[in-house]
Amino acid sequence: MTEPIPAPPWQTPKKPPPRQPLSQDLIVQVALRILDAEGLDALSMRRLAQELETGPASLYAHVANKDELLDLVYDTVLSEVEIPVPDPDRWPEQVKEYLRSLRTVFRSHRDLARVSISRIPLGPNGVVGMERTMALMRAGGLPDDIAAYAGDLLASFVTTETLDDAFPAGGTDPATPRAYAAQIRSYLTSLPVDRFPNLVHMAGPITSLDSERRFELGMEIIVRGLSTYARPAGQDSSAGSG
Amino acid sequence: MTEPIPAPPWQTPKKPPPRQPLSQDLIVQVALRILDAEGLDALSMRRLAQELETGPASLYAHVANKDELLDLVYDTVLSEVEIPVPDPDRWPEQVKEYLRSLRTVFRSHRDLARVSISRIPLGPNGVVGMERTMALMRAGGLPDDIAAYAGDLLASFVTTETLDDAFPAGGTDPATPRAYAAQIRSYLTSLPVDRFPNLVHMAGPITSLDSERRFELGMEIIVRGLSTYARPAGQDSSAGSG
DNA sequence: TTGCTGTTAGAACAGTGTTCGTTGGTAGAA
DNA sequence: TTCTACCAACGAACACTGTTCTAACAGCAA
Repeated sequence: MTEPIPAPPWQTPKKPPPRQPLSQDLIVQVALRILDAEGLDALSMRRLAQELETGPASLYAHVANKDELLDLVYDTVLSEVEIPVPDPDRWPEQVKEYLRSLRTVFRSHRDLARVSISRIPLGPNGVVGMERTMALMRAGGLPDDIAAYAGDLLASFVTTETLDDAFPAGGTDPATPRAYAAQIRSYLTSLPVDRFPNLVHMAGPITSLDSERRFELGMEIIVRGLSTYARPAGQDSSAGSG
Repeated sequence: MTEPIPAPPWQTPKKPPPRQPLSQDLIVQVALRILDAEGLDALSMRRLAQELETGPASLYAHVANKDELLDLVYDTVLSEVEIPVPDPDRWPEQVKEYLRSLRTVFRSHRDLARVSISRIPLGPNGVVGMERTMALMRAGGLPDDIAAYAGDLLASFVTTETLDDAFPAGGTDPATPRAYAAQIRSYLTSLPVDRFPNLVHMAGPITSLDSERRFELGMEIIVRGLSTYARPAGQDSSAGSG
């Protein structure tokens, strides 16, 4: 192997980029990697460009702006959500399976909940997810307007419930949130009992629920509420379910 | 009235600030005014300092950082929320009254929902609000752990439901969100029916609910779900309710 | 008067998203 | 083959952001 001859100095040393050429897919993929590893605050256009061995301006040829980039990242991740094919006999369980899958995905990508806020998933994966979600909602015998809103309500629920679970992927030590809970608990119990009887009394229940039990409880509450709107099984108002 | 004599130029024209002296209260008050008028994105430390006729560095003598400032703004606004004194006979109605008040406050201060995200209201007004909320929850006969979580769940619900109602205070024209809804609706109906039967069928219901009806519906769903946990009235587990 | 403490503020730091203007390579037309 | 569009690439810069450093200053206790 002979060393490549150094370019003569009077000839501008134009280095043809030997790296993988830029593309929207590649940009989105690397952005997601940064998000997972270091969180949303670390995901700047400069940081992303650096990871791709280019300048920030180059990204704008493939992505309109950062907001669109986050749209794309969000949609990409939505492909990981598993939504059961409806089986009316198992409706409440299936809704919960869907929500648990959504939660798992949201928790396995750092800050994804923050990214998802006020973003309507209309990308290719998002639309497929919506279709399946609507199928599932309708399988429960919910009237159309209730079913439509239920999809939003449930997704919002998962978002807010995972917002503060800032764990990076994998089981991190549960010490930090627990210490924070203990701090709040001691604050609540330190309040004057005469003015805050309920807070003092409830300091325990307020701070003792961990993320997973909160989630399971919230799910159960909403599903029970939705069930009260279900018509008796049988009369379906057309439109297939797959 | 004699004009004040201009300071001689060889004497450094030190202008003693004739304006209202800085204080945390004043800073928070002006910050809230900017938030209401121009939204969260317009609320920068420089903008705030300018409004107070000073430099951004001066603010940091009264406020640790922007995050603490937003904590203070949030707590200030929470004083406007009206929480009914519990009357067990009217429990579901009272919960709704509380939530409607919360919604009104969130909507009457631009971007307040965004500010409130992942902020636990532990300021003076926030704690009083929590106390009253807990009193209300317990009056419904909910077990302690359910009552504790219900407070969070309901507040989160109002937050997410008001996140996109970016109306400035007062009844603004409802044209913008309605146009956006129409846009989404036409997109959904344009999808291929064979692959998206449910989305096409549901395009109407999905896009026809306005903010208020969504809110009323969501409230009803959650309250119904919570009611299923209520113990039969009578056995209270101590601790006063005011 | 002398310190001292805490407020005021200009300047600056390190970062942000985005745009401008210029390159350079290449695909298509002549 | 030659010329010409076109467009990705990208250094530099713009207008910001939150925050800190530093020095000067005011009010007040000793």
